[in-house]
Amino acid sequence: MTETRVPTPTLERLATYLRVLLDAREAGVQTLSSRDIERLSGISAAQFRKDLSYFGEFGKPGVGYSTQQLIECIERILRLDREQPMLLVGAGNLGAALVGYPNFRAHRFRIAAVFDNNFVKIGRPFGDLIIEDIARLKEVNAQIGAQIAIIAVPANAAQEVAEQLVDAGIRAILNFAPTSLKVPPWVYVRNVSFLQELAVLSYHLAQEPKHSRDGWTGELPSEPTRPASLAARVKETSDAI
Amino acid sequence: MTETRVPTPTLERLATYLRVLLDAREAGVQTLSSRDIERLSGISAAQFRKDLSYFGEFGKPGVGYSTQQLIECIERILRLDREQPMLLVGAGNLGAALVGYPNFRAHRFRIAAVFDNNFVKIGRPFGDLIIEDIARLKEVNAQIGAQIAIIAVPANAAQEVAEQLVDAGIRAILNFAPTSLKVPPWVYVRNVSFLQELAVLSYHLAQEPKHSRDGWTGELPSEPTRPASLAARVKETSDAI
DNA sequence: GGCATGTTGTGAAAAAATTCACAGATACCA
DNA sequence: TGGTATCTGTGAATTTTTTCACAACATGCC
Ligand SMILES: NC(=O)c1ccc[n+]([C@@H]2O[C@H](COP(=O)([O-])OP(=O)(O)OC[C@H]3O[C@@H](n4cnc5c(N)ncnc54)[C@H](O)[C@@H]3O)[C@@H](O)[C@H]2O)c1
Ligand SMILES: NC(=O)c1ccc[n+]([C@@H]2O[C@H](COP(=O)([O-])OP(=O)(O)OC[C@H]3O[C@@H](n4cnc5c(N)ncnc54)[C@H](O)[C@@H]3O)[C@@H](O)[C@H]2O)c1
Repeated sequence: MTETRVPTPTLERLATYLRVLLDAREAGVQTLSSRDIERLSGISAAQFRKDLSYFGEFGKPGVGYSTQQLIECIERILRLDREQPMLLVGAGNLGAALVGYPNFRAHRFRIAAVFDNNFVKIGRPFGDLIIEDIARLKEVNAQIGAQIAIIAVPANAAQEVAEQLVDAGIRAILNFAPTSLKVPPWVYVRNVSFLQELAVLSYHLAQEPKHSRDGWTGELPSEPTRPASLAARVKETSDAI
Repeated sequence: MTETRVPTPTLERLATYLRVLLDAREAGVQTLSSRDIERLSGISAAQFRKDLSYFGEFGKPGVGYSTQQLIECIERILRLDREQPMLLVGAGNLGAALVGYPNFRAHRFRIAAVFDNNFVKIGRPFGDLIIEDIARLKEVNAQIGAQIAIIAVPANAAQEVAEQLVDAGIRAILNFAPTSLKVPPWVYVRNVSFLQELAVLSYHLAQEPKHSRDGWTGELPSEPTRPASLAARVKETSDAI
């Protein structure tokens, strides 16, 4: 393991590799090569190997990677090897989808408490939880000890909520509100913006269709007509988990 | 306007600039400098100017940018200057949040139809819409003419749905399912993965807190102690819309 | 063992993205 | 009018990220 900082794109891809590996394990696959990963994830084999090289050596030349072993390594790197309680703020439409999202558990994330400031909602059930008063945030988290929080309140309330979260000891925030949060340097924030994603899609509609429909068979060419073309295309569809 | 391809990060930031500009217009601000944008968005002034330079010249030296004018330009670039119907597939938890999301309208996106394959759900109301049978996808979109679709079905159904969407004439897909879609080259896909975001947050919890708590006042220094520090920190919180 | 095949890990090269730094434009003021 | 302050747009420098390409290793087969 080197001393170099790990690029953020690498961290993002790690989560994708993990998804692919979990699927493979489910399917009973014991071993995968970097080219298998490329086929399954759309991320190039070289990229995969380089990404892993930031953390150590996990494969065997001539063989590939042990599915089980690599899963364990990536989970350790990403800190997914332990139960992680999270706080959710905002018991609205989006919050409802989030508390009902079963996939969190597969990575040992767990929404441990939900907060709102609407008196009508406080005390009501929300998924498996009871909606708590946002005023009790610090108090409740003293019990839970969550370090991660999700902000799902309207944009104009997000900054205030962020400050309360920081005060309650939160060190990482997933922000769904369309606003740029100002937080102290020890708090890490990631923003999710559906509108941003849609805007990028929209832009591409405006562009000349670089690719014609000719020759599309539904198959990805194993012997690409133009090597760069496959890489470029697949790249765009590759960073899900 | 040059012939260069526009970097994807630039497109993503454009949406953030637009949000900031809309807020400013709302507040009655007529003119903004690139440093104002930096303060409001967390994206550096130089980055902002460079980003715009891919599309032309929009500012006046010594003055800044006309809020109204720049909004119009960015909307045109991002193709947000017209009504855009979208198809939503998957009338589940996430779909419910999406149909109820009012902010889409601010950028002239509109969910024009919702599809599901669950007989119990088909025909029921869903937001302002009635859930349609996925089998009628092509037929319905012949009327609507949507080019953008949102996939909110379980991962194991996503590829099949993507193919149906392509067949129905969709050219851009926002995919919430945790899987890598294979689509023809003329279709542009963006993936949104909450788990990926959480994984990156989780990784950062594991890291040494580079920053100590000393000196944090809750105020962003207007006359930064160390200019680079502010930029670096704010950067992490900067790409919402 | 010797050889063919397949795969990793990684420096080096290339490409992409960001930041710098400054010429030149604009406004304002006395 | 000239002087000062402010701000844009952009080539160039720098930094970051991706891709290439190959030595070194593993396996299986004869
Ligand atoms: N609904 C979506 O699909 C969607 C998509 C992308 C982004 N978002 C964003 O997510 C956020 C939430 O969206 P939503 O659709 O769930 O909104 P919503 O109005 O349904 O829910 C917001 C909830 O936050 C609560 N709230 C408001 N101020 C609060 C405060 N200070 N403290 C605690 N709780 C507070 C409200 O009482 C409400 O229950 C918004 O910022 C929205 O822009 C939503
Ligand atoms: N709920 C969340 O907060 C959340 C967060 C991130 C990602 N996701 C992802 O979004 C997707 C949907 O999540 P959800 O929570 O809404 O799930 P859900 O089970 O509540 O809803 C899925 C819907 O898709 C429908 N469906 C299944 N197969 C279909 C098909 N072939 N054609 C048309 N419709 C079909 C189902 O009938 C159901 O109504 C999943 O892939 C999930 O992983 C959800």
